This record gives sequence, C-alpha cells and structure tokens, in this order.
Amino acid sequence: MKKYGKDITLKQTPQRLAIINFLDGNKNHPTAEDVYRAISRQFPTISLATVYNNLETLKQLGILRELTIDPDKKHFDTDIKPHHHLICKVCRRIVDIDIDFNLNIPDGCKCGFEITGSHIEFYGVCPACRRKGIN
Amino acid sequence: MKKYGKDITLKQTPQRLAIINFLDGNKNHPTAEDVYRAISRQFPTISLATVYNNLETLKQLGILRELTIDPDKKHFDTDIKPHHHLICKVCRRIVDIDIDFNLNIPDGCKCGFEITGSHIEFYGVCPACRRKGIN
DNA sequence: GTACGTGCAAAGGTTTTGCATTACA
DNA sequence: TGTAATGCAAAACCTTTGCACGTAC
Repeated sequence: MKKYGKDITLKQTPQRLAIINFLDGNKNHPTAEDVYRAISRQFPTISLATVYNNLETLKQLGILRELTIDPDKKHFDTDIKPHHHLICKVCRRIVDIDIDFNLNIPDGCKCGFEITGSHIEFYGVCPACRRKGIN
Repeated sequence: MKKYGKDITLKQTPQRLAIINFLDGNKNHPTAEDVYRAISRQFPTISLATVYNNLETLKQLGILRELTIDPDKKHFDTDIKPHHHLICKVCRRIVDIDIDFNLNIPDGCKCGFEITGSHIEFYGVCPACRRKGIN
C-alpha cells in the first residue's frame, strides 16, 4: 500500500507500477492507447481496461491530468502544475508552455462566474512539419 | 446554389437551411445531438448522419468552428471570430469571452513552432450552480 | 482471508461510412 | 438530367462496465 495524501492508498501491482513509471516525467502527453502499447511490451497480457482503470484512478488522485485538446481522443499529462500547451495543427504534437500569463477577466465580463482556473491552447506548425512544407 | 467564398456552392436543401438557421446567432454551443433534436421538431425524418454531414461541411467552409472543450462530445460554435470560453465545471455550460488577451510567447519558448492562433478556456462555477451550492 | 486489481468480453456513446433513394439546380 | 444531399443501417472508434479470477497486503 502506498499512501497518496491522507487516507488514500493504492495496491502496488506490477501493472500499476509500470504505468506510473511510464508516465512519470513523460512529456509526450500519451493517450490510453499509447500507454497500453508501451506497457504491453513488459506485460503482454495487460488489458486496455486495466490501463483505463488506472488512468481514471490516478486522475482521481490528482496525480495526472486529462487533456481535452485532441477532438479524437483523450491525452494524459503527468505534469499537474498549471501550464499551457502548444499543438501542431499538422502532426498534432503537443508541447508544454510553462509561462504564467496572469490572465484576468474584468468582473463585468465574467457573467457572474467564479473563475477557478484557465488553460491556453496555442496552435501552430512545428519545426518538423514546417520543413516538410505541409502547411 | 448559394455561394460561400469563391468556387464553393451548396445546394439549399430544407434540412440544411434549417440547420444553418438554427445555428445562426446561437450562443449555446450545441452538440450534434442538440442540433438533431432541434431540427427533428420541424423535420421528424431528418437523420443524425445528415446533421453530422452538414456540420462537417459547414466546418470545412469555415462557417462554424468545432470546440474541443468537452471531453465527451464535440460542440459547435457559429461565432468564428477569435474569442475564448468560460466553462462551468458543474453544469458544463459554455459562455463566450470576447476579450483580446494579446498573448505572446517569447521566441525562446516556442520550440520553433510558427504560432497561428490561440484559445483560452476559463474554468469556474456559474451563478446558477453557485446558488445551488454544488461547489 | 478480504478487498482490491486484473483481464476478458460485452456494452455504451459518439461519430463516420456505404449505399440506395430523393431532390435541388 | 446529373450531381449532390438525404436517410437508413451498419461499422468504427474510444471508453466504460460486469464479472470471475487472481493477487497484494
């Protein structure tokens, strides 16, 4: 049992440890399928359901963040510090932007909302795709 | 045939006109299902495929924008001017933010990307949900 | 030993596609 | 009349769920 915050404990199964290990420090914003493919090399019998279960659990624990950037599938980010993303419109590669833009909405434009956070998506074309001239 | 930009023309079917009419000026960021339900009242035989086809066509023409804000389904926005969104974490309501934040990333942090646009998602709790105290 | 995790299969939800029919132009 | 759009059904795809079995603790 490993403790995560007060009261929360997780059994340390080999599959779970492999998933956490794969995600730790991973800057590639992998999808569930990406995680599944990577872990399958060590654990050929692991199921996609186990990957999804674990990603959900880790999300609940606040250990990772789900990115709603790609219209087609969810990506996961182990970096839970507030930060933003830069997405290549061509190859869909996602890169971190670690800048605090200090965004503020004037009270009159908040529609009475209580603002709790923000996330910026920058769109562009990455160096590799620019070289290929696909833009 | 109605002209949209150079060369591009669309047949004006009743279903398509109804969809365009429903979307025009609609600030509710509807999903495909929302559009389908609304149009079904006038055209009980319209199919969801037709709605999807038309949304895709209109997106291609640049008449509407697909929002990747909701992890569960796509929303559509007829306002194609650059603007941002404020999302209620509780009821998932989406509200427009028409402010230009003039975001700039220092060249050193761009990873060689050519930046073409940006979109900010603000998260918060809307007045109705605050009153209900679900936060 | 017990609760939790795993793996398989099936189901769920959204979106896309194939194809025959219909209708705009 | 010719081409594009519609509507239906089926498929594709990602994700979730039910359940029996296995395993961490």
